[in-house]
Amino acid sequence: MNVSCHACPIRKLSLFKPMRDGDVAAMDRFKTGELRIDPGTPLLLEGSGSAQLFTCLSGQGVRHKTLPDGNRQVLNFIFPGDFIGLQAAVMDEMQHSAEASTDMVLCVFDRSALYDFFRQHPERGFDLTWAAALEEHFLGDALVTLGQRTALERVAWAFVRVWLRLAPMMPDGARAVPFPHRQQDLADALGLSLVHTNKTLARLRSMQVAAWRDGELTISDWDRLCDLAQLPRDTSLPLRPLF
Amino acid sequence: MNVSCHACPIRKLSLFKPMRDGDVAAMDRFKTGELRIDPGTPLLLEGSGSAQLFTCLSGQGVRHKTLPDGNRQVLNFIFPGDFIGLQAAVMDEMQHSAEASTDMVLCVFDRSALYDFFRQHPERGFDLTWAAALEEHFLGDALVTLGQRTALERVAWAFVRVWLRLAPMMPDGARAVPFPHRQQDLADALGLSLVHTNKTLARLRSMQVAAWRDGELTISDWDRLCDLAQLPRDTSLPLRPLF
DNA sequence: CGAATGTTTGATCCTTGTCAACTGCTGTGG
DNA sequence: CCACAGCAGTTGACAAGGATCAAACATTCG
Repeated sequence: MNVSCHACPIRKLSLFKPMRDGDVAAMDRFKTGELRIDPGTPLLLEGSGSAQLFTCLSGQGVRHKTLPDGNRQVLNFIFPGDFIGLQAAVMDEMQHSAEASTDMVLCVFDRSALYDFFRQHPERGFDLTWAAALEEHFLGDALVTLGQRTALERVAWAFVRVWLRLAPMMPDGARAVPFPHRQQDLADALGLSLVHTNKTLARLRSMQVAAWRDGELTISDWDRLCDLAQLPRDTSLPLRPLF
Repeated sequence: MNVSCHACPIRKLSLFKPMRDGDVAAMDRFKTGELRIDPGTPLLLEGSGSAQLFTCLSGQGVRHKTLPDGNRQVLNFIFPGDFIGLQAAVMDEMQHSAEASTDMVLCVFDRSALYDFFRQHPERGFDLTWAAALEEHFLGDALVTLGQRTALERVAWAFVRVWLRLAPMMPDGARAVPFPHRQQDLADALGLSLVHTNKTLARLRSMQVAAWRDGELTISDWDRLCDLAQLPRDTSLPLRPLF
C-alpha cells in the first residue's frame, strides 16, 4: 500500500515549523493506511481497546459521549485536518465514540508507534502537545458556552466557531461553508433540546443573521452574530504556538 | 535559590516511568522557583503575556474564564499536583485566569524552556502530551455534565470527581476531603445559579448522601451518589498511560 | 405508494433563574 | 465592648427559558 501522506493533515497540524525530509519519512512510517467510511458509521474509539489514531482527510463527523440514560453530548464536530483519538487512550468509564456525518476519508496511525515517534522527533511531539492544549482550549470555550450562554447565544457561538474553522478552506469570498449535520447533532452539542434548537435557528434566520439549510451555513451579518455570541468581531482561531 | 524539586508534582505528573537522574536534573534546570500566594490572589495567565507554567504544590484554587457580560465559568478546580498554564499559551480572545481559594504554593516553570525540555527528554514530553489529553478528557466529562445532567446530577458528579481526586491523598479511612471553595465557585463550575446550587446541596444533605460544609466534603452514601451522577460505582481516575 | 428520516410549529409543563430578605460569622474601628 | 459593615450561606416567592409532548410537513428511498 502506498502510505505517502502528502495531503495528510497531521502535517498541517504540525506545520509550525517547516518539515524536514526525515520528519516526513517518519510520519509515513508512523502511518498505517487510509480508511474511508460512510455516513452514520461509528469510528470505534471506546476505552483502551482501540489502538489507532486518526486524522480526518475529508468529510465531517461528530465526536460524542453517551450517558447511561441514553443522553448524548457532542464534544465537537470533526473537520478536515482534525486529529482524533488521543483522548480515547485515557477513557474508560464512559462511552466515547465518533461518527461520520458524511463520507469521510481518514488517515490511520498506529498508536503504539506514537511513543517511538516522540523519541525520534521531539519537535513533532512538542507540536502534538500543543495541539492537545489547543483542543483543551476549545473544549473550555464550549464549557463556557454550555454553562453561561442562552440558547440564542449558544447557536450564534457555534456558528462563529464553524465559520472560523471552515472559511479559510473555502475560495475567497465564499458566502457559505459546508456543515452537513442534523439539527439533533447541534442540539446535542449545545445541550439544548432538538425543538428548542430548531426554534432558535428559525429566530436567527428571521433576524437575517445566519441561516443553516441543506447542510450549508450562510452568515449574513457577521457583526451581529459575534455580538450575540459575546465574541469580539475580529475573533480568529489560534493556529500558531506562542512558546 | 535552591531549586531542587523533590516534592514537585510535575514529577508525579510524569510518574508513568521511573525518572532517571538526568531527568531530575533537567527538571530542576527547567524550574524557575516557587511562588506562594494568598487566597483571592489571581494567577496571571491571560493571553500570551504570561511566560510561565505552574504546578500546584499545596492549596487549592479555581481556573476560570469570564464572559464580557461578567458571567464566569469555572473550568476546573486546582488541586495539589495539577499542572496549569499549557492552555494559556493558546488563549487570546477570552479572559482566562486562575485564582487561589486558599493559601497556595506553586512550582514555577519557564515556558520558553519547555521546547528545549522536549528536545532533550522526549519521553517526558510524551508524558506531557498524555497529561494534556487527560485534561481534555476531564473537560469532556464536564461538558457532558453541563450539557446533559440535571442540577442534582451535576452536584453529585462534582462530588464524585472531587472525592476521587483527593481521597488517595488522605490517610486511609478518612471520611472527609478538603474542598475549601465557595458555593458560588461550584455554581459557576456547574453552570447553575448560586441559589439553586445551594438548594441542591441542601437536598443532597437531607438525603444523607453527601454534605459539604466548612470547606470539607463528606460522603455518606457512595453508591447513591454514583447513581445520581450516572457513574459506575467503581469509577476511578485514569492515571496511567495506556499506550 | 408507504416507510423512514429529518424539519417545523403549537401547547403545556417544569426545572432552574431571578429577586429579595434574613441569618450567622468575622473583622474593624470608635 | 459594642456597632456596623461585609461576606457567605439559607430560604421563600415568583418568573421565565427551555424541555416535553404531539402532530403536521417535506424529502428521500425502496
